[in-house]
Formats: sequence, structure tokens, C-alpha cells
Amino acid sequence: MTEAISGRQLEIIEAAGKILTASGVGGLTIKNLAKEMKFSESAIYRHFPSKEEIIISLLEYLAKSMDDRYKNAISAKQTPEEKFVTVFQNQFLFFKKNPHFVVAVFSDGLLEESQRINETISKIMGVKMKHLMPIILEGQQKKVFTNAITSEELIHIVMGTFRLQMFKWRVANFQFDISRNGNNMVQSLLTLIKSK
Amino acid sequence: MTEAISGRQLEIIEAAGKILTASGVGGLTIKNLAKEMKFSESAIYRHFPSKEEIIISLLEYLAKSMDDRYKNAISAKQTPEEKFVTVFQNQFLFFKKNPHFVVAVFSDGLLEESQRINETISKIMGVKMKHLMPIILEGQQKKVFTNAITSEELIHIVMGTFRLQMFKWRVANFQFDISRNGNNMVQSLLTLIKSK
DNA sequence: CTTTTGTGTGTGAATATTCACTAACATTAA
DNA sequence: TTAATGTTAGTGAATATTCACACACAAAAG
Repeated sequence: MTEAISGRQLEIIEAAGKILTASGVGGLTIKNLAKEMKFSESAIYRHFPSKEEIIISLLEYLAKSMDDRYKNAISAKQTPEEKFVTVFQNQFLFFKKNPHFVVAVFSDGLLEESQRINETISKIMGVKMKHLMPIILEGQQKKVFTNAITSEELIHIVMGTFRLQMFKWRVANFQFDISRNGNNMVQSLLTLIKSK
Repeated sequence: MTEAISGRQLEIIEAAGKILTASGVGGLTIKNLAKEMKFSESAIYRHFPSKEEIIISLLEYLAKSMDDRYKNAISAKQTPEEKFVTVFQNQFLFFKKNPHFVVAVFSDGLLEESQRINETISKIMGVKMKHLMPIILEGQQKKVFTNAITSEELIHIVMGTFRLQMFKWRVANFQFDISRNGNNMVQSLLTLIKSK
């Protein structure tokens, strides 16, 4: 399905992410992309057949690296609480290092454009779900997380809180320490969802 | 500051909201707006000096009607829990009636365009905060809401959950009953934040 | 009463700019 | 030599905005 991307392609994807976070969907033009890459507009088309393909590659690259990241972060030996914290810690560190990709979390702006893009966005959401769900379920089974509400509702609350955290970070122009603030938020969330 | 808007202007604002919901930010062009209004593109400029002004008027109209709506919904006699539920119930009913405006609420997509638009979006966020904050505070003081985490964190979690709910509704193309699903979510949230 | 003038609201055509994308040619490296 | 990768200079389509002008209606002036 997803072909391996070349080094140049990755550079372009990174430039695209940078532009997206800095100036939003409206700013992501071939012209700006070329300027960011320091070569001409037409050179872009040597590496991608279309703009749509660039966006999709960006999202797919993101989905994949998030998936990898999740897999490596969590160890089976950890308690649900530890896993919960680790997952988010990992996430915050990733975005701290690659703030251009915050766009992934709330890629609502891209929503619309094309059917294929929408599907790829859903895929990213799905990746996060896939890794969060078993942790929540295990936590509830072991009665360390509350069973007062369903797993779906718990996940919804957790994901919503996370998304808003990232949103605030972006609006604040990345001016505060996301891994510090983020981990505080995770602790509060944990306090709230632990069964008493 | 905000001048009163004429009947025609309101019609245009509503048409803009309709387009935003149906085709997203990218679809909101003067051409489409004129088509929706069933007159020429240039006629739009009889009523608004620029497209930016249309978007800002839309957002400001939204902020105002949300503020009014909040004020009328909550009565001093209610318990914090009741107020909490009422606020959201009210919100869901509003959007059920005017789904075109959902785009504005989590208008991360609009975010970019212009400084003035960004400020107006923040204003909308602020309105919600303004009404939610005293409810949370009162609830914590009366010890009906948990004091295990701070008010700011509580509000963050609540707002994040709400925003995600609206996001899901939009992605689902408004196909489920937001006031039903929404109220379920509010109940879960309440269960979680009540002190035990 | 009729004419004049002003105002609100519409039109179609034209503006400059930006967009994604392409064709022809040049450089570089294996 | 050949393939990959770059540049220059275009394309047509879409964009927001402006233009000169038209029609309906109401107030003011004759």
C-alpha cells in the first residue's frame, strides 16, 4: 500500500508540517512549500504527483510513526496506571521535538478537502484509540480505573482532554513546556478516573 | 463596538454558516455565498465591506447569542449539578437547531486567516469559560464536585470533552442525536467529577 | 400633482492576484 | 550516455474585490 518514502520526500513532508502548524491549511501552498525547501515550485512535482499526495503522505507518515512510538513505549510489565502515563509522556515528548506535527492531533482544518484525506485522518484517530483502549479496559478490569462510566466514555474524556491540551499549546505558540503541563494534566486525569 | 446587523446581513450570516457546515472553510467563497443568497456576487458587498467582515460578524453573532442563551438558561435557585447539566443541555439544543454553527465552535479550521478572526474565536471560547467557571467553583465550594484536582483542570477536562463531542458529531455529518448523546456524556462527566 | 433628487439594492463585466500544475530545457552524478 | 533532479516560464481556473450602471421607491421642490 504505502510505498517507502525517499529522503527528499521526507524533507518535503516535514516542511509541509512546519507550514501547516505555522500558517494553517491556507498557508500550505506549493509556492510556500518550495520556498521552505529553497527550490522552485516545479521541483516539488519531481517528488510528488500532486498536493493531495503530499498531505496524505504527511498524515500516513504520522500515523505510522505514532503507531511505532506507541508500540515501543509500553511494556507488558507495567501497571495500567504506568502505561497510561507512559503513553502520554511519550506523546508529549514527540510533539515537543516535532511541534510541526501538532497538526495531526487536531487536523480538523484539513477535514473536507478530499475523501482520501478524511479517511487518512480517521486512521490517525484510530491509531490512538487502538493503543489507549486496551489500557483503559485492563485498568477497569483490575478495578484500578473507575467502572462508574463505560470505557467508551472514559476514552472520550481522556482524548478530549488531550486534544484540548494540544490545542492550547498551539494557540500559545508553543510557548509553554508541553511535557510539564501535559504531564500535570495526565496526573489530574488519573486522579479523576481512578476508582476510590 | 459591534453595530447592530440588518436583516439582510443576518440572512447572509446564516447563509455563510450553512455553507461552512456543508462544504467547510474552503467552500465559503463569495461566489457560493451569492449563489446561496440567489443574487450576484457584487451584491454581497452592498452589505459587507469584505469577506473577513462577514466571518467576524458570523462569529460575533454567535458569541452574543451564546452569551444570551447562557444567561437565560441558568437560574440562581439551581444546584451546581443542575446548572452544569442545564448549561450543556442548552448548548446541545442550540446546535441541534443551528448545526451550521458547529464549525465555528471548534473552528480550528478557521484559525489562521487573520488576527481579528483569531481574536473573535478566542472570544467565543471566553464566553463559555465565563459561564462555566462560577458553576464549577460553586460546586467545589459546596463540596459536591471533587476538590482532588484544581478548578482549572476540571474546566479543562470538561471543555475538552465537550469539544470532542461536537467534533465527532460534525465528522459523523450530524447523523446522530446530539442532545441525546451529549446529555449522556454530560451525565458521565458529572459522575466522574462528583466528589465521593 | 408632478418633477427632481437622493438612497438602497441589485447587475454584469473587468480587475489583479493566487492557485495547482505542466512543458521545455539545464545540470549533475552514476 | 542516461537517469535523476533541478530551473524558467508559462497555463487556465478560481479567488476577492471594484467598476459603471440600472431599477424601485421615497422625500423634497417646483
